Amino acid sequence: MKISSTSRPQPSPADPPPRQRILMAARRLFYEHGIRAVGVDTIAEAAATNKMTLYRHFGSKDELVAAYLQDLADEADARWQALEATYPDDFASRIEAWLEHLEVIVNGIGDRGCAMANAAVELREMEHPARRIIEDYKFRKRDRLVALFGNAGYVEPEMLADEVFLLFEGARISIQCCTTPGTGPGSRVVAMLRSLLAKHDRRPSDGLST
Amino acid sequence: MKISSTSRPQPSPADPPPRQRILMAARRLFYEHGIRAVGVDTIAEAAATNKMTLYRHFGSKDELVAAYLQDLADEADARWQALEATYPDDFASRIEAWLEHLEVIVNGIGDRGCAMANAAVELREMEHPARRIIEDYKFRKRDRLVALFGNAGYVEPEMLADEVFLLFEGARISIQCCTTPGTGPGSRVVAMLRSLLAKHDRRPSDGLST
DNA sequence: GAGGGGAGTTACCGGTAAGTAACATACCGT
DNA sequence: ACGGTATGTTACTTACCGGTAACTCCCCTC
Repeated sequence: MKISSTSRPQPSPADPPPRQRILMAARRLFYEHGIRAVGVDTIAEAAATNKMTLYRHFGSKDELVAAYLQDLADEADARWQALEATYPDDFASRIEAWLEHLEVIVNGIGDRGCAMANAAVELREMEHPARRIIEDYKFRKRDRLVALFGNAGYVEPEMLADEVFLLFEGARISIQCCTTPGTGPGSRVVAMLRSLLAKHDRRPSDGLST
Repeated sequence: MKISSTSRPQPSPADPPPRQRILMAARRLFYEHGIRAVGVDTIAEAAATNKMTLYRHFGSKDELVAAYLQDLADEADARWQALEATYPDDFASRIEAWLEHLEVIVNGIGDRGCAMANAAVELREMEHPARRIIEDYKFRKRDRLVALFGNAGYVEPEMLADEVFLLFEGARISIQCCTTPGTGPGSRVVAMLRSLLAKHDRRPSDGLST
């Protein structure tokens, strides 16, 4: 695929340094068009730099891909920690805030699914440096859900977390298959999650939160 | 990626005709390594034929991809119809047989997820001939589930079908992210589906089936 | 102002991709 | 035997891709 290059953007001194520009461009292009569909030259051009600089910062395209995914994972981890800091003891509100975050993701037009999952589909070689990052991130995500639901007083938190995890993963992949917005089964996933949580059993002795 | 070509297989007169051999090779290679990772030459060689014959049967690689996916969709439709024919009125048994089929898919070692969903991730151009096939298939699949659950007496069959649909889609994509077999949340999806169906409300007036 | 490092520029390499042209061969019904 | 059709073979074009070399420029620091 040819990604249209309107006019070469000029880097100004106020701009972030090249490494950051490259990562920003890679994030946008990899996510939008797919990893295999975007060449390093396209990324360098979009980052207002050139291939040599790219290769001086990242030894190979594969390492750039790994850095791109690690960046996303770090940001997601930071978001989760911010959520924990905002509601340190109120687990119900933390869940609610998380659900609202999911709603934004799913309802966003032009959502292209989970970048991690997409990368796992595109990069099937087991030796690829990205695979470790993807796997670690998904397990971390699942463990966080288990802990959150456990703290929130749900019984069988592992079971519940897996169900929530799979529903959301399914929604994000499904949106890419049923592209007409709002029509696919994925668009109602947050409502489904709410009703699932409402129906799930909780420890009764728990004090009312907040 | 270089797909190892051990030794050029010779087509024998008893072999299926080239078009079918090409489709079989494409299915195996596309599914195993990904669509973008496999070139037409590799497919032709694996099919014990050559690129020219491939291009005489399929006008382009994109059309070959579309034919590959249409083939899969047709077979899945046929499998579903066979299920309907086997249990024409016993919807509970039909569900049970379907669940057992899912179990085989998910527990199969080296499962690479849903070929349709993977293709949707790899082929993001909206004009690609494969997109219509993918979208049609997924909607058909969802509608079949709605009808089946409705016939089986479940209340809110749309809601239930969407939940089942998303759980399974999530499981198949999740298996690709959590490659260590049996560890990820996807490996227990069929048990989750069973408990989901058991918990879901059903029309009480329905006669006991079989 | 000399030096050095990070960044930009240009040109290039080898490999592989999709797709095509021209030709040769095998099969098959008549 | 004939002619058409499907197939096989080789070679080619065009384009892109990941990656590298050699060189220049600019800015910061000592």
